[in-house]
Amino acid sequence: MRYSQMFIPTLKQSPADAEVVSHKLMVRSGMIRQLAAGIYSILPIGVRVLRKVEQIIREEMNRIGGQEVFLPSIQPAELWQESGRWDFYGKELLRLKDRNNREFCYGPTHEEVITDIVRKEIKSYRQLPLIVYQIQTKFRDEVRPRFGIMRGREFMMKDAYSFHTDIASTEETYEKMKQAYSNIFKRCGLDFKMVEADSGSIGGSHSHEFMVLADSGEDAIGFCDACDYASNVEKAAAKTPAPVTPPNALQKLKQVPTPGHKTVAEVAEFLKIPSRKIVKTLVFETEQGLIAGLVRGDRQINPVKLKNLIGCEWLKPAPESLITSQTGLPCGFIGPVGLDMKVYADHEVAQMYDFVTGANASDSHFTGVQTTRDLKIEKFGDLLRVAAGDPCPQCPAGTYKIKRGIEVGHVFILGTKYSEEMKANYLDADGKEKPMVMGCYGIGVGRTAAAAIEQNHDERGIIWPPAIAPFQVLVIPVNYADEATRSASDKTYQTLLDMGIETLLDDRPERLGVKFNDADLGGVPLQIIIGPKNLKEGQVEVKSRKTNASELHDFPAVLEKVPQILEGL
RNA sequence: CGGGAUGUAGCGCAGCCUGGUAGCGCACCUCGUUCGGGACGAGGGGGUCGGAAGUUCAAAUCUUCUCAUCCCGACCA
Repeated sequence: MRYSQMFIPTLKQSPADAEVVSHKLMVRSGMIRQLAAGIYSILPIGVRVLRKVEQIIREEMNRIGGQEVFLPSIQPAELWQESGRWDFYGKELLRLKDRNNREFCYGPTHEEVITDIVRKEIKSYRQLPLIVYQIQTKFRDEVRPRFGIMRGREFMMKDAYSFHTDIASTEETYEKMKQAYSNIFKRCGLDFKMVEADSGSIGGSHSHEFMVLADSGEDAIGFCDACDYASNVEKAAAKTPAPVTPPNALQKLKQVPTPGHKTVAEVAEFLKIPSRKIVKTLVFETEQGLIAGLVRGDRQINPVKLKNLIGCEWLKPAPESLITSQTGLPCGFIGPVGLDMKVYADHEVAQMYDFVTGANASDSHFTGVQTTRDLKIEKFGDLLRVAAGDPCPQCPAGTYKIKRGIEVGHVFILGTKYSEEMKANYLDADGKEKPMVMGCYGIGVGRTAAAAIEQNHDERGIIWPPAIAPFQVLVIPVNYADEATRSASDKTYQTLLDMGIETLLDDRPERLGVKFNDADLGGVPLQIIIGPKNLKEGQVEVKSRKTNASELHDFPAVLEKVPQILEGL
């Protein structure tokens, strides 16, 4: 393409509302423009990049037997009512009505639609397994869209769905998917980690996320510094604590005054004890009513683990007003001794003795509390939010490191959750009807591009990994009005195009500085700078955007070497 | 949904406190000079100041309501 004919509205200044680099650079380099909160128009350069990512995804999906489909974005409510998600999905689901007042939603994901097709068309075990995928825009009415295209409400996503006769076959595909995902993100030039993940509200037995490491990431991931264990912090397992033998003479339960001292830190200081001798009681609201979770005083509770331990639908920290109105207990002094609600405790609590808890009375705590003697625990489990330095659950010597990551991909084994709800059954070899076993596998296309920028940029702009760059080569004539420069530039442009290399020719009558700055902002990996001075010596300048290293090469001989140079980037 | 902030030209902002009918930088157009890392000079176009109502002789400025956007939190395949 000729730059003068392309629509690339670049900006010198970042828009005031852009927070993260990828957002700023995408706007500045003319890839995207915002239309409404979390809704973006994708301009030509942006489209080129997204298509690159999509194409890589397609190739890897096809390679493992995936077949592309294109599904409706507007979906009837009945389908969602059938799966039970019409009510469960909440306000994030954008609902609409047609002229006949029938209810629809704009699809935030397509499990229902694809399951509907498959249940109608697939009847026999002979037709399974089946892997289909789609790359389309979806819409989730996020409470708080942010970071540009990284967390938009409307977003481009690849979703794959697989259908199987049994779990073994599903797991086989799951493994292939993990491999395909690794290939995809590797090809996109990303530094990523595959981590264990909580399957969240989509349900299912197990799940992995693909995380691009970046400080701007919204998720925390924990990984071992010695072995290959890596997990979203939501899920990251704590090492089971070693059994502790308590002394023979245990303290007696005793109520002590702790006026005005509510937090663990305050109580620890006031009673002159370490915070690890305190048990924290946290009250949560669930659909089953209020429940309490216990962890050691110096620990943080992980609500996701608590939710999974209880097996409830949802769970959130109970507001103080609710606790007081329902139980009459003073916040800050709540403790598990004689507490009138279900109490769940972390494994570590089981190993504690002579500890301190709230006394369920204003301005006082209990000391000398013993788990087995004084507490009635519904269930013990791992409830910890792991922290850097905690021991690895998988290997003997390693410890946790914590980093932030951008979730670009997520794979799930769904099991029969949807197939049972929606009666997606098949007949097995014995003629018996069985529910299909399913998996689903998502990649955020726009987010992948954004993540690539988060990882590949400098103060001047984007540095595209060649595989997803909008163009491979940018030809920059120093002065396009100069006859010799012009013909050499045109020749370069045409020759590279003929070689099948995506090339952009900056034929604008701009000053060189302007072109250089736009070039660095836009991040095309290879720049070929052609000007009268070097041309007189029969040379042109070839410069890498990434390393900023530039070399003079003989012209036109260098053109043949361009593919090779690109390889080496 | 709670807390905070901001809406003035395409972008970034000043003006608002103390009412008098809108300004700066960049971008854009014209001419000239310049031309290997965001040039300079001269001239020019573009805004019913987010919207509505109110106060006032007079509102970008004061009051009320409303809408939008952003940030923090809660939430989130």
